[in-house]
Amino acid sequence: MPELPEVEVTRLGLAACLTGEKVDQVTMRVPALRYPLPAALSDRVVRRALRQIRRRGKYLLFDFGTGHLLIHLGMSGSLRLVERNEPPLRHDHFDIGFGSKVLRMHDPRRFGAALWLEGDPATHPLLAHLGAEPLSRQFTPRVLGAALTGRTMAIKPAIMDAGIVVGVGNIYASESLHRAGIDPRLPAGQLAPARLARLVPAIKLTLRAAIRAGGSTVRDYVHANGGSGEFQQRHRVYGRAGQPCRQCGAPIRLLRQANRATYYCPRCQR
DNA sequence: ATGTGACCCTGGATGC
DNA sequence: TGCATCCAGGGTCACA
Repeated sequence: MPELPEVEVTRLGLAACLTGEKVDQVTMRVPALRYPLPAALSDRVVRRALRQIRRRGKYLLFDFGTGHLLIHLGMSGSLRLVERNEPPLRHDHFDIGFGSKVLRMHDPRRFGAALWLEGDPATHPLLAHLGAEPLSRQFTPRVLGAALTGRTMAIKPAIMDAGIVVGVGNIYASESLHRAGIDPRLPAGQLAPARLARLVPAIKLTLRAAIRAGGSTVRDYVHANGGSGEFQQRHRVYGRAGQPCRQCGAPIRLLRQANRATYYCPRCQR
């Protein structure tokens, strides 16, 4: 469900309300999501203040000074701030109480995760292998080109590979390639420098525009305050099979790559 | 090493 | 109405 923009919008919403606030309660309603939930989390965070919330790819890192709570939203996860007396719904799996406010994890499909990390989070196995942060200055055409060298897989699944660049999921991969005018089926290792020089800014612009619009709500995603994203209304290709390209009017096509839906314009993307 | 498909799980949409 | 099938913002694993 959530890609980098949705995770970032969640981070911003939570950070504005929770930074510096002290935890007073932890409630677990299930033993595990993708991984077992940290049973001792209460002992680790109660009476501790949340210092900051960071993001690496699609992972959120809640810094409590003595360690980090890592949360991944999987396909259908969301984090909301609710009032303490609000009763939990089905699939509300755990709460972290901050006085009158409660941070509540909701995830119908349970592909999400929450782990307690001690030490440097960057060295954790889930984070250690991750590729470039797309919104950082370090993510350049040269860096992307180096990561794609020798790869025969198509460019669309390649930019969804978190070992190459993080945070670009199924929606924003299609959207970025349309913005760059690149055929999603092209072999990743054969993109000429001029194409890489279009693709990198296209990824950055797509992700930034999505963050400004509050992310994409296709199905489950909601903001920390419960609101929906708006970016889905501006999708160029994702979910628009058969509809006219906003640039040239040709019907948007749908194909499958690595078992995921890819949308593209056969005229604008070569 | 690299790339693809099955799988984890629930729920909504679609078709018979 | 009921049931079967397919699909979904992700990531990991087994296997060619």
